[in-house]
Parts: sequence; structure tokens; C-alpha cells
Amino acid sequence: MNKYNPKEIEKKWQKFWLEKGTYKNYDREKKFYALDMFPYPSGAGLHVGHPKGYIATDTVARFKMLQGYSVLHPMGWDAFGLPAENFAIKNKTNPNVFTAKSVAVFKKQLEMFGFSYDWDREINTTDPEFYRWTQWIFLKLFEKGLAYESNEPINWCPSCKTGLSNEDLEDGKCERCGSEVEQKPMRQWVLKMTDYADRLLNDLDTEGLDWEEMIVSQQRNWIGRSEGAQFEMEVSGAKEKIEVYTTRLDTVFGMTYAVVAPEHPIIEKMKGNLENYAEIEVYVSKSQKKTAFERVEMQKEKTGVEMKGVKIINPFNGEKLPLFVADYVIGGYGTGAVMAVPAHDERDWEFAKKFDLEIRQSVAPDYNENISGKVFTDDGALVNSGEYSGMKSQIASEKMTAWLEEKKIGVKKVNYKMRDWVFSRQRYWGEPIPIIHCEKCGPVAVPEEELPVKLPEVENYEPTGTGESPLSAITDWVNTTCPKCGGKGKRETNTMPQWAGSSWYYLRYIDPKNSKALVDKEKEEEWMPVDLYVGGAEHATRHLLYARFWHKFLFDIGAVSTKEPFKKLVHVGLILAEDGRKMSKRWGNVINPDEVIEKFGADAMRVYEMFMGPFTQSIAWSTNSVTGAYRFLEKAWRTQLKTQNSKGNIEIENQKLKSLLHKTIKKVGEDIENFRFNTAISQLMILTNAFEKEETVNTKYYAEFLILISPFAPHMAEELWEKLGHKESIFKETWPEYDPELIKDEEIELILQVNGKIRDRMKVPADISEEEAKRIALASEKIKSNIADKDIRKIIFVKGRLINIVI
RNA sequence: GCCCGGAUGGUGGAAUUGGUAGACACAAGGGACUUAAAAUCCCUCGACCGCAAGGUCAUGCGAGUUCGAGUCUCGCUCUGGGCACCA
Repeated sequence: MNKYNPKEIEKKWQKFWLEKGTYKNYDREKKFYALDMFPYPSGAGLHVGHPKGYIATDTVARFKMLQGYSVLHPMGWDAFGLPAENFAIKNKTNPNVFTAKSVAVFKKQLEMFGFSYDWDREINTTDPEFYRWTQWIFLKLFEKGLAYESNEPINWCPSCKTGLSNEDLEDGKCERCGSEVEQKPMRQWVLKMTDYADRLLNDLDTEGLDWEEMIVSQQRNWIGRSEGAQFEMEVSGAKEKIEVYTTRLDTVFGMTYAVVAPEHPIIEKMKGNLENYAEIEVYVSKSQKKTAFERVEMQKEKTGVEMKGVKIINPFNGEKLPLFVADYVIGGYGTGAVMAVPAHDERDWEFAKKFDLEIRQSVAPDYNENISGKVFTDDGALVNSGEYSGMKSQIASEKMTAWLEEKKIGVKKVNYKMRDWVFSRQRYWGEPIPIIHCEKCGPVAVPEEELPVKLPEVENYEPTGTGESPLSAITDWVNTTCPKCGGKGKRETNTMPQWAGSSWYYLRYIDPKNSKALVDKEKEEEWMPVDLYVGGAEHATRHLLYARFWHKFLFDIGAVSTKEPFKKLVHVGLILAEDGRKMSKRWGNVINPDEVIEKFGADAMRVYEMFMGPFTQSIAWSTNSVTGAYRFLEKAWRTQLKTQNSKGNIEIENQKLKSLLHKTIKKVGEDIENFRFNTAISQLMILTNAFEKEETVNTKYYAEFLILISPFAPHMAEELWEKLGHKESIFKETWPEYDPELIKDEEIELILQVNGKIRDRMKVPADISEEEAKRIALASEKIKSNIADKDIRKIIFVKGRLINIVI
């Protein structure tokens, strides 16, 4: 026997698998689509944390292959976006060059792991043949009125010099560069994601959708549905009305003022009626200059200005109340105006305290508590509320809403925190938005047959900062004819955001070379939905929301057959550095997979990352522990010497070993299914340790063991499989079945307890009867001495486990 | 503030969902082999008491339910993540 030499065998089998197309079994009856969130290739390459998810997906893919599924397991590159562009700016090279290099680095690294990808299906979002269909989807959205131009103020990153969507912010800062984001009004393309809010929320409960609660609740939160009422209030002193939204209509008799956001159009409209317009104007322009971050920071200190000269009228009691403009009310949510009830809302309470406004209680707690001098935000029973007094909050809300609807001054209303998707970026390295602006016809779609609108070469990639992309400088690209009227037209120069290509890429793997459609209908129906999707939790409210939105749209236009794209979603837990911090160049604690593979081999690294702990948990890397995985593989390798096959003897059955093997078949299969790779491997270790203790191991047992370990350590399993004399790949084999009879223990250790404390244990037959167990227990010296002269009150017997004597 | 998690030896973690707490590994210590080292193999390894048999305590803290709680209930503490002036 030669020594276990991962370097040699790993290269050998990677070549073999690729040449033989071992994984391309696409004509089986059952299908399984295993997908990873595709990487953004960067020049730096991978650290050991990146491949963890890919290893898990590959393990499951190989397991499914062995179970007789056709497995689709592709990989590709999400390559548009800022890092490549910033590199291009710095080095004055085309981002294409940088992207190609990065892809090569990544691909080489991934190949070292021996993943079972079908590289013939490789895609790249920057490939015109790919983004042609990204543009096609945009045109469809435009056609259905779901892509529109807007001039609302949006998040603007002054450093990246581009507009951003809400999903692109972190703590009010640019997610990319950390700069504080400003509000800047500018022309931009927006996708009407809010039209899908209800479905994006409700379909999270789709039967069979197997998503972790963590991710589901994050999406629910982000969508932020709330139910309430919207109603209008007359403004006395001006012929205007203000609409407000509230989820607590029951507190309406406690309203003592109202507030509009600084962006509210009513301010401009009532200009003539306002005694202190100048003061208001100063406040409005000041608050507009505040960054999102500053506005949040100001939380503690509420600011605002009364709009003198006008009053609003509470429709429920006709009361005339003051109106304020204050930036604690957000322009973009609800109606941008609220009724203020300081007694029952914390923000209104703070504001009223500061401006010395009346605080009037209208709801009393239905539990015993003195609320005077405090804000009370729970439901309760109404007080000081006219005919509604005495009613419970919920009933009162319903009655009041009905009254509003009857008077035709209000309606029941659902609101969402989620906004429409700001879809244009004033940058170079993205898909061109396929629109032509015509003076006569307005924005006109580029005809489908002219797709893709290719990204032209430019001399300068630097963003202009003016709200125009660098593309605007290429006049012979920009200037074109209007497809509608044939007159002069100008191309849209904004590009799509990073998230565009990734919002539908999983469909393209199914049919990557189709030039007639983004995906062939029949093939789509064959493969969708994705059965397993693995990736980082940081995408819960970005990529996963966008992709679901596009998928639902594609479903509506008949391009796909399923409502939801991803059936099972699992998030991968981070691998931290050995010091417990995040791996980062900044800390100098990055571990490179190339070095680990060089030292221990890809199989040991794969086994270690699956063994290190629960898959979704963040765990620190430990190079020491990789040794353990390596030793395990060596031990498994050595077992080949114990097979009778190698000795030419007659095969001998070993009941104990056979039973353990069948237990292992059961456990490993179930554990892979449930993403409990750590315990699956531990069981394989137990079996290996048992093999080690035997003189000889039946070749049949060893062969089955090799199949069990093959999803985790494919190279080694394949090599040993060949050594057993097989000509075909181990991945053409069938996952073994366990015999339920064999996994039953014949003998168990019965636990003898007195009052729940263990006093003795006995080897007994597994199917021991209660009577027999009692007899044995009462005969035990240790039990006897513990019972002594006390009375036995009852005896509890748990079959196959324990007997407990209560005294 | 709101939502979702987590807390078990020196370390990573197991525990069939209420039934032997610490599987499997890593580290550490001791031993075998060796001129020596590496590799490998064997033993010890939660704490305390005891020569031993054995006993007591122990799953973040405090109560409770139960014959029996790491697991269930209530109340806390710490901690990771997400959202956040969303009316």
C-alpha cells in the first residue's frame, strides 16, 4: 500500500472527472438543483471562509447524485460592480481585463476543491450574451409600467458618486465605501417593487418553502407591513386638506396637534397662508441637508416649527389644533403627515414635552397601573373619547374606521416600509439601461432585436459626479435615433445596479447558451425551483428580495413556472480568524485555502470545514483541528489493508461491525439531508475507529463505507474505490440502504434509578419486559441499599432505557 | 426600543426532542516504539471529597412543573445578528 498522498490523487481525479463528465447525468427521473450564491470575483482570491458554503452544497450535490438524482450544480460570476470599476479607474484599464483575471484566479482556486460543477454551464453577468437578458427583463418591466423615471430625492453617495437604493445602505452609510449618504433629488429609474410587497410577504408562508426563520423574519421586517387607517383633515385658514396615516386610530381623541414632513408639498401650497413662512423655509432646507445618518442621530432632540396661521381640524370632534413641520416625520412613508397623540406615542410625547403642547389621555390601561406623567402605548379601553369611551382599543379602531369610510373622509389602509427599488447607477461598469430618450416620444424601449445594448469602450471610467454616468461623454454612442418616430434620440447613460444580474442568474444556468429566450420553457419547468440555495445571511434583504421580486414578475409574464425561485434556503455561518475576529487583510489574520490544501489536501480541508461545528454557526478557524480531519482520512485510507480483498481470504461477516455500518448509513444520510455535517462525520469517525480495532474488515463493508464518505472526501473515496478494482467512478454508484433490523441493539445497558438518581446499571436484552426489569432492579445490591426500609411509591419503566424506583 | 438567534469541560462541539450530560475531535499530561526526532499506538483528562468502594456538585443566573430538566414554563444576566423617529 502506498501512503495517503492527497496532492497526487486529487489532481488525478479532478482531471478524470472533468474529462469523463462524471457528473453530467441529466436524464434521470428525479432532479435536484443545488445552487450557491455566485461570487464576486476579486483579484485577492478566496480565504478559507468563502468555500464553506460551496463545500456543503457540493457534499449535498454528490449525495443526491448517489441517490440517483439528476443534479444541476453550476457556478458562475457576478462580475459587474464597483471593485472592478475602481481598479479600472486607478489603473486606466478596461474593467473587463481585471474581471477576466479575477475570474481566472477564483476558478483556479475553486478547481482545487474538486467541486462537482458543470463548467459547461459557467455564466458571467458581464458577458453581453448574458446581460442581453438582464436588459430584456428590464424592457418587460418597462413595458408593464413597473420601471419608471422619477425625480424624488434619493440616497446619494458622494464618494462613489452614484445614487443608491435603500437596500444599499448600512446605518445610513454607503454599504460599499462607508461614506455618509446624502439626500439628493435627481432623475433616476425606479422599479415598482412595492406592487409586489404583499406577495413578497405572504409567499414566505408558501407550503413547502423551507427557509430559516432568521432569514424569513428579516425579510418580513424589511417589508414592514402595517395595518391602519388613512384619513383627511381640513386645514382652517387655507383651503387645503391633509391626509394622515395611523395604526392607532383608537387614540384619535388624544390628538393635540399634527405634523407634516419637511418634504410635504402642502407647505409650498400654503405659502400664502403662513405667517412664518420664512422661518419654515429655513427649517425645511436645513433638514434636507441633513444626511440620513444625521437624522437618525438627532433622535434624542426633536426639532420642528409651528406653521402659524393655519389649524387642522380633528374630524371626530371638530377641534382646531396646531400644525407643525418636523423632520421626525418621514416624507416617504405613509402620507408624510401624522396626527400627533403625545399621551400614547413616544415620539409625539417627546415633541410635546419640548414644545410644551397639551398631552391628553384617551386610552386607559386595562391592568392596574398609574400612567400619569408617563406615555402609555399599549392597547386599553378608551376614555375622553365621546361615544367611543369605554370601548376596547381594537373595537374602537374598527368602529372609527367604519365611520371614516361612511363619511368618505378615510379608509382602512395597509402600508409598507419597503420602497421601490432605485435602479439606476451613475457609473460605468454595469448593464446599460436599454432606453432611448426622444424629445417627442419621451423614454422609448430599445427594440428587443437590438439587444444587447453593449457597454461601449470609454477613455475615462471616472464617475462625473453630476448625476450622469461616464457613458454620457461618448457622444457617438449616446446620440442615436428614436425607434418610435425615427427622430433624434439619446441613449440612457445610467447603468443598472450590482444586483441586476444576480436577480435572475439561476435561470440561465438551466439553459446557458439559448439565444432565443432567457431560458427554454420546457427546461425551466424541468429544473425549477432551485431545491437548495446556500449563501451568506447578509443577502437576506438585498439579493434575496430582489431575486424573489423579479421571479414573481417573470412568473406573471409567463416566463417561469414557479412562484418562488428557491425552495430550501440555508445560510452559511462565518469562519472567523483564529483570534476570533473577522478574517481581514486589515488584521493580517487571513488564512489562504491554497496553503491549507498544499499541506493537508482538499479532502482534509473539506472534511474539517464540515466537521468544525453546526453549519449555520460562526466558528473560529483552527489549523490544529485540520490535523484531526487529516488523521481521520489517513486512518480510513489505512483500513484498505484490513480488507480480505487485499489478503485473498474468504470474506467473513461480522455482526457487530455490520450493525454499526448500517447505523452509519442511516445517520450519515439523515444528517446530510438536515445539514448536520458535523455529526455525520463524527459517525464516520466512529465507524473508522471500529474498523481500526478489527483484524480484518469485510470488503463489502469497506466499499459501502467509501460511498458514505465520498460526498465529503471525494478524491480519496474515488482512489480507494479504484483500488478495490472498480472500473467506473464511485459517483455512478447507489447510496446504500440500511436494514432496520440490523440497527437494533440486542443488548442494552439498563439504567437503574432511585428517585431519578442513577444508582446502578445492568446489561440486559434490549426487549426486556417491565416485569423482568423490576425483578433485576430490586435484586441489585446498590438499589437495595438506597431503598433501605422506605416504601416504594411507584416504579417508572422506560422501555429500552431505564427503570426508576420512586420511594 | 422592536424582531430573530445563542450561552454545555482548557478549546470546537455531541446529547435520538423530557430519560446514562460531555459522543466525535483539538489541545494538554503520562507511557510504548526509536540512538534521537517525526509519524504511529496505548492510558489519563468537568470540579470537589475519598487509600478505595463510592459519594457530592455541575449545562449563564433565580424560581417552577415532573418520578426525572441541558431539553418544558416564568423572571433575569450576558452575547451575536437584523431593523430602527415607519406614526
